[in-house]
Amino acid sequence: MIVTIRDIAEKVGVSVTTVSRVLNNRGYLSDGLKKRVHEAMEEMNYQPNEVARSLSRKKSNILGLIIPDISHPFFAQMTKHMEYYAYKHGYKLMLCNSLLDKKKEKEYIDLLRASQVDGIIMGSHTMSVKEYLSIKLPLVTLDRQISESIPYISSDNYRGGSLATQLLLRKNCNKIAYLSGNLQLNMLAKQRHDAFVRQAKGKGVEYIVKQTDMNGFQYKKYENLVRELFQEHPDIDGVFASSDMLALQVVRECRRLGKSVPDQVKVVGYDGIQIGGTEDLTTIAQPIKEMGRLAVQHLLQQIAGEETPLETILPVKLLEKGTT
Amino acid sequence: MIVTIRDIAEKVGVSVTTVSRVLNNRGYLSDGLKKRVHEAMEEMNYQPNEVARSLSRKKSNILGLIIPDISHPFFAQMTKHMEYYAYKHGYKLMLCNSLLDKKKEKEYIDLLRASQVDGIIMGSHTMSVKEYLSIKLPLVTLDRQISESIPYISSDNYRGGSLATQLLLRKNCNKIAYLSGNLQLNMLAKQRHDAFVRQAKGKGVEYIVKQTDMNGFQYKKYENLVRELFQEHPDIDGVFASSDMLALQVVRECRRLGKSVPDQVKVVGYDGIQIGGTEDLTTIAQPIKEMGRLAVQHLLQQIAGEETPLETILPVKLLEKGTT
DNA sequence: TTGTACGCGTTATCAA
DNA sequence: TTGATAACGCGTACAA
Repeated sequence: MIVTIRDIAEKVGVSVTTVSRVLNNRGYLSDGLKKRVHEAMEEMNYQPNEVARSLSRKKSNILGLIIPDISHPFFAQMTKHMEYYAYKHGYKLMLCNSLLDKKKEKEYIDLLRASQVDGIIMGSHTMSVKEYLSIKLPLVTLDRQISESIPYISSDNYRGGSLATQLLLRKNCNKIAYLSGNLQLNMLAKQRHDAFVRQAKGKGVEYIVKQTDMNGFQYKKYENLVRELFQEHPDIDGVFASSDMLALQVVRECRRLGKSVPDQVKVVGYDGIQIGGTEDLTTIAQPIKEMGRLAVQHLLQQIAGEETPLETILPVKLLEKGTT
Repeated sequence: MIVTIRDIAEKVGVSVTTVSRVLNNRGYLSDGLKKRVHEAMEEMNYQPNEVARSLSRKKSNILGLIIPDISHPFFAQMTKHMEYYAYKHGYKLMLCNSLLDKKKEKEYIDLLRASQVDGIIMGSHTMSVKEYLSIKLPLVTLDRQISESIPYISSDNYRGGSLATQLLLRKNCNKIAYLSGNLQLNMLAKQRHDAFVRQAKGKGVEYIVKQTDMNGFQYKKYENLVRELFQEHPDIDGVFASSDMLALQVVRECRRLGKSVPDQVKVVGYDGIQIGGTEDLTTIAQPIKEMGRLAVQHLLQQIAGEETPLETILPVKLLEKGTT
């Protein structure tokens, strides 16, 4: 039933070593032999067993990817690119949604280790620094600086926050708000907030900061958050939302309230996700593709025992569209 | 460095068999022994090697998931639910984006087989029926009926098409259009088209059918498609789009052209994805969560050697919102 | 250039 | 109740 290297060896009349050599293209082999072995494989429909290989080589060619939620467009888009680069380099991706549940995240880490993955990309960060340090596996984190020893990939959050806020100020907004979703999603995102406050204070303009609680992201909560904002501060004329998803809710609420965007209220989002409805949204675009690519690349470098930069901070870009 | 079952055995002073038994909770074991073994595992920080287990048991507890593109919200959301149910039942998910590339899809199937996955969920269908039949692995397909032997999960496309079209007609549209993205994405989706045509013909109303080519989905193409539609038929007053992403483009184009929705043009989408911008979209909602759940369930049943229904067609629901 | 024999970490089949 | 020992399928020293 199952064709193994041994069956091929018998059929061709050589040893398993030779077959293995052909398979891995190692050592000296006569061309005739190579051909005969390949033919036999073809004929018997042989497929190498990666599990056996992994066990023997102590290398699985699998990467673990832990993110909060694949259904969030930001992660979905980055995951797409990570899968692309992983595949290109002969690696498979094991998808793990933590749902920002500490227990699940921990279980997945153990599971990934037990599965002998060669490395992990951590996009979810609910645990303590100490716990991450104890993972002892090649690791790359997204948007969180855990320690001096774990490389991370992020984009320039502070600059993003500045650009967004400056734009609102330049457009003569008088009362601006910073709206933030879950902070655990992206620990470095706090810098966007800091930049916002600093810019607002610098200009002496009135500003408000508002954020949801920590428990995952449900769009319903976004809706409520936005609704509250305008109830409490009907005179707001500029909003900087820390994600495009949130910004879309702002635009929607304005439409509902009959406030015209951008005339009465200007809206800037964050992320630069490409998805229905964001085409006309002014936003701070993160280089999602490049972040995904580098996350994989730096992980593979670690796996190969090479040096990788500890800190990778990519530039963001202001995309001015119709909401400002 | 690496702690194995053998180390534990030595430490406790029993055989590896016994340790394995404790690990799998099989056979008769004195409580004292169980405890001692567990303590030793704890102490030495032992973690079972799933790769070795897979090899020995001939079971990996990994499911392969092949979809066109995780960055498409429909697949991202369904994947979220599939991961949830897989995890719940002790299975991991290997994520594969085919990008609707026939070669990549085929390579991934081989790769998954080589990786000894226990089963595959196929949401991408670029190959021939014969090729799918030759996979010889537990299989479930999404939205494509491949043969009498491969179970599939879908929702009631024909009814969805009817509901959408009937709604447009009921709202007194006089010239309606059916807009469809890539058909390879969803082979059964043709039924939506059939239903549309039938309803339109039945009412004797003027109708147009328009679709993009087969090469993946780029939102830019959606945009062009929609633009063309309104250029060629400026008098259209009702659009049934075969996906929400497409429908959002229609709404956007209407806004751009100064046509009010729903007054001048009514728009119905398809899928029921939950994402910024779709909250106000009238759509035919597929039971995405349930589809994901059943895909996993039926796959696990096959893996367990149980019978599963060949055909699973779930009901759709018309959600009337602001665009009609 | 090719083969023998052992190891990878675990489970399963016997036997004790 | 417990223990030897042979698989699982492949890679690789070492030998020839």
